[in-house]
Amino acid sequence: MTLRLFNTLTGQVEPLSPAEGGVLRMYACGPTVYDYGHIGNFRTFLEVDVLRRFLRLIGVPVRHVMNITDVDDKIIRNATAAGMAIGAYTAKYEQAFFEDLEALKVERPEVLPHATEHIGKMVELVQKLEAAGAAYKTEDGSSYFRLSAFPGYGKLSKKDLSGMEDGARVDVDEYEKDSARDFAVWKSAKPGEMAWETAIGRGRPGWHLECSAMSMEYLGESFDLHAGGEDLMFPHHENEIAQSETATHKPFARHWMHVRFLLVEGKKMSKSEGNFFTLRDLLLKGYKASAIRLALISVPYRHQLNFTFDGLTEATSAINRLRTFYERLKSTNFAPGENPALQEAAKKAHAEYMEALANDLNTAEARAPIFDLVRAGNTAIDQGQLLAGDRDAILRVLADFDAVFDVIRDDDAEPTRRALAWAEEAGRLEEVAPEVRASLALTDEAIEALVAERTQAKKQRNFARADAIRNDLAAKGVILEDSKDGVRWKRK
RNA sequence: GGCGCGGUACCCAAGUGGUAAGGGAGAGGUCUGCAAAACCUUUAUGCGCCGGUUCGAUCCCGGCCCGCGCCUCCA
Repeated sequence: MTLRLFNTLTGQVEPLSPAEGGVLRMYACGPTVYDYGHIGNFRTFLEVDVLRRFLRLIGVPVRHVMNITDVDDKIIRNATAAGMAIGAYTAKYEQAFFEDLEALKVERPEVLPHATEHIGKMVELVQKLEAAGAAYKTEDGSSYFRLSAFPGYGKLSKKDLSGMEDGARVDVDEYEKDSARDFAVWKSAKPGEMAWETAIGRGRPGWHLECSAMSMEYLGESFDLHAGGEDLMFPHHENEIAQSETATHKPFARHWMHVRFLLVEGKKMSKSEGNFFTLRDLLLKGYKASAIRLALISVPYRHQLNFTFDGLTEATSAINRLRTFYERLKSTNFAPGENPALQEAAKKAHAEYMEALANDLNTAEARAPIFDLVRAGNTAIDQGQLLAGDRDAILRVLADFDAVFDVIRDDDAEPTRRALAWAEEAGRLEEVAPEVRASLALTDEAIEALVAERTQAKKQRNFARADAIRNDLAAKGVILEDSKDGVRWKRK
């Protein structure tokens, strides 16, 4: 099976496969670690995660590189404001970033290079560009890429800059540039700023340079796929292409994937709108990491996603449905054998699921056959028609579903617990939803004990006591379900 | 202004030139000590509006209305 993925460069859905060596080499723009990540950031990383997981599912090995940008203007500004050393500041937010990715079950890329550890490589690139006459130095020691040196400029974002007037408005800072659109590949350091002493002077790399340098370092001068948020298409990716292809005379990335921005409650997320949320904000409100993950990936990456609290609640219900079914399959004893109708249903669901994802990662479409199979399975169990061989077949389908979606396996307690500990440390405990605290205060053992006590009470037909226990647990976010095979409980 | 995306049931959201997936929510029912879960039935003669092409359009073309994104080192 081959993944057909929209390619921004060509505007077409095209097969994506490794150009050489059997390993798919991909680069995804990573975070600038200057603050806690928000859900918009995570949508992009989550969609790239869906991509790499699906590739693995269809047997395509991936070498995935994601940069950590640990030097830039915002970092310098924020670290200074916080009175922290740059390194300590970025380390803090980098660690937070990885904790958040783990909470959302985003897999780690194979290579995670830091911008500050590749200054030498970037300096080389600048020298190459300068030698080729594609970059020029200004009086203050900065170096700019000359756009006119790259005729293909605009091919990714479909911009035609040829008709644009230069210099209509030029920042004072940039008066030395030959053309207003020329961009910095090297910035000379102002006094007191973070800077490196290098062969091309004292300064720091331009924003776009790190991605060119590090992608080529770990993937080669040409590679298979480059991904990122839609805002990066221009100018960031366009500039990467310009400087990379000018330096190497080779095509940079063959395939480009851009993830659309999300809206929050119908509006662009912004702090001033009051609809700006970090992952931690949502965990403290009591939403589960799995629900956040599912809500963020259920709308295909090329569509605008309207992220809402209703949507999170809905995702929570959908996950409960899947988990309840999964547990039912696992905990029920089935007679040996196979039911041809169910075997067929499992096969069909799997085929449709895979095909939907192969079709430009259509996650919304991919969900449907899985839920169809859940219904068919539940119905068969109710009617005593599901056999052990069917259970195994369905579990295999669910495993492939979770290989990409990863929401059935319940690892939700830990991220919430960690967010709570973080809130305590950060003095934000008052933001924590009461039921979150109540639920986490109850250990599994305590719940089991109460469940056992209730079962005893029921045996003695002491329903008042049994119901009291159930209600008490419910108030603490624990749901009980009686079944023929015993009592199941779960945290809401 | 330039480039682009979208308007499908109460909400979210797929989709196809031949008659509307899935999830959530609601209503009724089965089961249950009661719940929960599960299952069954039910909720778009209809897919923004108006034309056109076609045997036939939600899906193709044109126009219009509405919403949104990018064009600013915001993923």
